[in-house]
Amino acid sequence: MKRQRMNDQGGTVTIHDVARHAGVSSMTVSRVINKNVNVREPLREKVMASIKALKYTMNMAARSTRAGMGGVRIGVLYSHPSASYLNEIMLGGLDQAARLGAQLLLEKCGGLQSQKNAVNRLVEAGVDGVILPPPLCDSAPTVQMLTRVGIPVLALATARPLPEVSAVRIDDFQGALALTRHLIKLGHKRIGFIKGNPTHTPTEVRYEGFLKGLSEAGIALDEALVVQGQFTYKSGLETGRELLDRKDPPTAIFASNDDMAAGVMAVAHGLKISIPEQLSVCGFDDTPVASTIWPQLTTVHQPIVAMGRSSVSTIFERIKELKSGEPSRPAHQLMKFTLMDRDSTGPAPE
Amino acid sequence: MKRQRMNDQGGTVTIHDVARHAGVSSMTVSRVINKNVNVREPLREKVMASIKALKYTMNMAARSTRAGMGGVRIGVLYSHPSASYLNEIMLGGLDQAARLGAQLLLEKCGGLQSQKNAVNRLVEAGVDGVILPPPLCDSAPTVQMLTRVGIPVLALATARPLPEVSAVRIDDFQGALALTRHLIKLGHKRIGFIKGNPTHTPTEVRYEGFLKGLSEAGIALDEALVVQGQFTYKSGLETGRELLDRKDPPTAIFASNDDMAAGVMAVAHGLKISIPEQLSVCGFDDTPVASTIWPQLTTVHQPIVAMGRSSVSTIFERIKELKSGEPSRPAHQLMKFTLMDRDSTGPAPE
DNA sequence: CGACAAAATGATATCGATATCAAAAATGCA
DNA sequence: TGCATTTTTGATATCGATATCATTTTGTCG
Repeated sequence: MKRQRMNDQGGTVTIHDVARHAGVSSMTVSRVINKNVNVREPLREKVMASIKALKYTMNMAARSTRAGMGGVRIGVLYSHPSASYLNEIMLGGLDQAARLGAQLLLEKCGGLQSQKNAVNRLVEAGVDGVILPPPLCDSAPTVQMLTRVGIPVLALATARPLPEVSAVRIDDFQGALALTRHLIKLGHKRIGFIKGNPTHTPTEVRYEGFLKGLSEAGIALDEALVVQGQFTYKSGLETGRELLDRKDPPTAIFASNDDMAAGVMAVAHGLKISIPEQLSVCGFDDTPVASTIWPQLTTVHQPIVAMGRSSVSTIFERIKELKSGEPSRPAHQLMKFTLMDRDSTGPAPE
Repeated sequence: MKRQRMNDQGGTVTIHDVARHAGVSSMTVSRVINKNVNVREPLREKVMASIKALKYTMNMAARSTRAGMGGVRIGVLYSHPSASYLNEIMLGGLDQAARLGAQLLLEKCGGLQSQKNAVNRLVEAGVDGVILPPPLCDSAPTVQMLTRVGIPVLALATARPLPEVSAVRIDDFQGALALTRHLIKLGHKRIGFIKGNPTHTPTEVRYEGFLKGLSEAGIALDEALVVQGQFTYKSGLETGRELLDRKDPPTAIFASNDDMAAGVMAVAHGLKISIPEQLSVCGFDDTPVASTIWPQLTTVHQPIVAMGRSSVSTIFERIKELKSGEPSRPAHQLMKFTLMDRDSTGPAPE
């Protein structure tokens, strides 16, 4: 009458196994795991020892089953499938969703009518909250459609969050400022700037950061060195050629994102302008392309994976508040950026 | 004596709600959801209708709790953090892991000693199986260390799987062949080929596919047009310049991956060689860079996200087999590739 | 020292889905 | 038609973790 369980076959260690091993109840183990204060030190230590001894790790699925928030559905509505960017968001998002036992629903849309349809599909699917990656994070109509039906919205990586939405972002202004200071410190005075797509909020904010960097160093802005890009590689090629074909080209080019910077570098390679000896180039975002190209790109790292994670946590919290009837205010979170000083920037030439 | 549940507040719809609505037992609903055959048509329809009416979706966490496989831990051991590639793998992997209620543990390593340590860490953490993305998928020592302690291994995107491991991959030979045929069909006869890093198994297999394409079209191989790259952008720059600086340059260049193709295109841009009018370029893998650059790259699409998903499923199955005491044989899965005919290839010039 | 409040610990019920076995209905066959 | 067999459906127990409430232990103070 053997009644072997998976447990007996060297399988998963549960909280109960730990409890037995430590000679306590499973509740005590649960409390230790969750850092609940009401456990005395000797017991806590005994439990911790058993956890280590048995190599216990928690079964998240079971936790979220009991926690009751298991059914939470979070929509992610995106329009431009910039593959790598979205991937990183989803990477963090899925990871966190798994931890919380929530479900992520991906929905794609194009124009405005298509946005309406996509929102309807999400509402139909019964989502409890929606995350909007760029550029949709700044779309007032989309936000309104969602808030009107009482669905909380989170704007991811917007530079100027709308008042009624939660947001997870970095400080684009400070990022651009740091990058500009970096170039100036290297001795650059003629710095070209490639603006991004004017419909995205970071475009303007990054430009303002650049201007601030110039002004605080007492460098006058040469408007001829500021050109309009679109955040695309192609626009980087075009504006890069425009800047480098000048009689008096800049010694450094600040592109508002990495794709455009990669375009600039392709042009420079073609003109046999060596980087960084003759020209410094920097980008923004630290997308995969930044470390793919050669020389690797100096840029501002956005912790996109972490931002994806944080977005899910944040909207999850708001959903929880709403479900428990509490009034819920939009939450804002500012993540830290990092200046990645790589090989595409160097001292200004004589 | 109110005893409100989250359910009552417009929250989650459970299988029981559906059952009540349809006037059946929850087991029947479960069977319908899981496409179990033993449900008669009228009942199935009634249940399906209720599911739609109540907008039911399953709580995955609860499923995997009961399924008992909730505690499965799968390690992902990688060495070269090729950001975007790994991201896509993890994207699919996490998604599938969430579905199965499994846990993914990421572990990074460098040299051989570091591999040993990483393997030890994973074993310490009690993983039940390990996924090896490239290039570790071909590392015999790593595979041996794991199989010796009875941990099943899955090689992801290897071209020649070791006999004792499971594998998820595409047919690199057929992919390269398809791409070569495509170029030949466009009228190209002088085709440059850039090999990849010789320590990676796909390198040779892709080259063989290329050779097959030439020979079946009756084109003699010009060894002067075959150069050695390293799968890096930089090696694409260097070998690209080498090929294009010749007196009689090729009309098309087949780079063994996208990064190198991007390097070639950067050189071409610099030499003002227009693509695809004067030169066709193609890559392999369809990484994000392929659709970032301009013109967009013709390449072979590897369904990496799906492969990540499939890897988790496959190793999960093997783990299940092992845990239930069944003998378990390595499983191999061949995914379909897609020829992405984009703008970097065109008819051969006169 | 004893009574009472506060803290620590345990017992039990529960989350949502499914495995398992039992009961009911449908089917086959003589 | 009647009985055996198969298919369909339902009742109940269970997965692992936690909320809740009961119980035990500890601490405090008159």
